[in-house]
Amino acid sequence: MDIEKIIKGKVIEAIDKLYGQSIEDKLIQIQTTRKDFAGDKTVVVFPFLRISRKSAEQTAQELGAWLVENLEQIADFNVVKGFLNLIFDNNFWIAELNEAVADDSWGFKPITDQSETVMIEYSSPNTNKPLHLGHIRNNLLGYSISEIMKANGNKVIKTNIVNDRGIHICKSMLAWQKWGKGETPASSGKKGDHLVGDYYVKFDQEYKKQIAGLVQTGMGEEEAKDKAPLMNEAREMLLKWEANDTEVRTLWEKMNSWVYEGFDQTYKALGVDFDKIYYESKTYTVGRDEVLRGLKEGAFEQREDSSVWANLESEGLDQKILLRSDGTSVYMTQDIGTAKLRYMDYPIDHMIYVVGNEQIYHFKVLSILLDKLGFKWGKDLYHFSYGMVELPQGKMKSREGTVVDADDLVAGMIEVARSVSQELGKLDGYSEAEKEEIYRTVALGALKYFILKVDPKKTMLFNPEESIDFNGNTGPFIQYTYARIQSVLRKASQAGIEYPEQVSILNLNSKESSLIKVLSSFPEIVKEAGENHSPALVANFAYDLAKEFNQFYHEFSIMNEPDTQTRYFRLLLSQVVGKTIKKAFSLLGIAVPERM
RNA sequence: GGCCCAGUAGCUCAAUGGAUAGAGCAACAGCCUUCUAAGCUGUAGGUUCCUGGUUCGAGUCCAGGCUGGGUCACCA
Repeated sequence: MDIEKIIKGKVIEAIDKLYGQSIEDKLIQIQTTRKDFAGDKTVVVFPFLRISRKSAEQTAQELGAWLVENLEQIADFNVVKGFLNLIFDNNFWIAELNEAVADDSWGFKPITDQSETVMIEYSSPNTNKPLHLGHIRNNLLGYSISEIMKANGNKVIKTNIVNDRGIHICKSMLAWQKWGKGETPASSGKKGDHLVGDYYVKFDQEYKKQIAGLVQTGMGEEEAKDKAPLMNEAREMLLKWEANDTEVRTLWEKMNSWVYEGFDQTYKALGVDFDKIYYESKTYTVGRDEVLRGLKEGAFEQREDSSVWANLESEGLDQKILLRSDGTSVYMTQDIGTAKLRYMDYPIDHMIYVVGNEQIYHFKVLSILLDKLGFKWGKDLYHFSYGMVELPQGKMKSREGTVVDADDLVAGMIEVARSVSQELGKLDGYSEAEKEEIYRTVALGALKYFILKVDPKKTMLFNPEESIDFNGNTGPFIQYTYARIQSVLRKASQAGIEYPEQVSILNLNSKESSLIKVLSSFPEIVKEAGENHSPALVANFAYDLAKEFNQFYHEFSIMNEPDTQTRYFRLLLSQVVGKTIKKAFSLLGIAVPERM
């Protein structure tokens, strides 16, 4: 039941009856009444003053009186300036609660044959280094927005594009050949992605030594960077790779497979997954073909050195290279190829790229290029850009060793969850396996919530010490609320209290109705989160609900409530709050523990 | 320099053009015979970067400025 719609209709009727004029639908503003005022929904009357030709207060009074008379759900009203606060009948809130109990889908749109297909690309790692904190924000946002889009009735295909080719991979391979002595993940005990990443670092160290050596002989720095033997070897290797050299390809496949095993572990730990993975090694040639087609059709131009360019000056942008003078692909070319393959593979209605905001320009260009190439979906691809994650000491820089590694971070969070739990003696009496499970759930809840509660668009600060805080506006606080609700329900069941699935009591106190008020806004929040691509809305809703419930929980007894009807009501209310927290958290990819 | 984004309590973050700008952390003062104290209650903390404009109403929209970040590669 959409109460706002009903009120709107009645307001139109009221204006007609009271002032003899019809009014446009969009002039009527209805909002949830702010917490510090009495009331449930508020009608803003300022837009009606021109019609009523009376003061704001008087107009609101007349309108309020009419609505109480003519709308059964409204019990009372009050007026503050131009704001008409409507107070709902208790039965309305009871009905809302009963509806929420009965409806497991929460009124979300079901996925049908007519649903739109949305492909969401996220993660997009390079195979030469392990995932870090920036990837974590990407992965969590990508996964969460996928779940939110699904809840809004879309068919979602989660996809990942792995950058598995290029000079950077050759650097790792070369270093492994030179200094690896046959080391493997099994022999070294390292995770595959970390092992390969270490050789990437090794290459860089040795490369820098060579540059320094050349500079000492009097060579300029730029020239030294270009002439260093290691760099030449890496380039040669890339050429061999492109020429399908068996030895290079075999090594490449071996090392990449190590990396994928490592990534899989990290993805699993984070709880994210994909329906389809693309590899740039398989898409870049498609991109090259598309660019050549565009060249033939006159969309692009070729220069004397035979490089291919797109001139975007008429769009207010500059010129963009698409194929190098040696005919090889650049980043943009690969994205064109990947896009084409995807649209051949799936009936995609919308494409969402979850990629950092430093690439806004790139996706603006990609959109125009796809459009120029005649792809009808090029124009409205959506770049879901998110802000960078900074540390208290500033930006993460791999060269300065300030990068926060994803695996280390998760392991560290679990450690803290363990020691805090032990200190509080929370889990005494549970088995080791159960304890470990809860530590993990809590640790990941803390990490995920900390990142997802922030507006994705904004640059955010990640303070490791604060992120592992379990008090206040945090994941564990909300999980804790859920666990307590489960505890109450368990106790009730043990005591043999069987409450009905529908309740009816006549009087609600203000905390109870305000709790239902927060609850019933959930579907609207999810819809908005989908439209604005913002898991943060869902996260902050979950916190509001949990906070509201905690206050309620402390103020009122549930198990010891003498009045049976009221006890049934409170048990049912607790159950629905628990269900809603669980559902909200599942949209964020966060698990809830039954006890903690 | 051109373009893009941000600036809100000491710190981290909220606030579909609406009312007295809200939470958490940190600080201070309380609450464990009572359904889980990873909790609850209270105190203190603000010229929403500045200057104008739009209107019944601006943290939010517009213009200009200040500060910070991003981007403008034959890197990805």
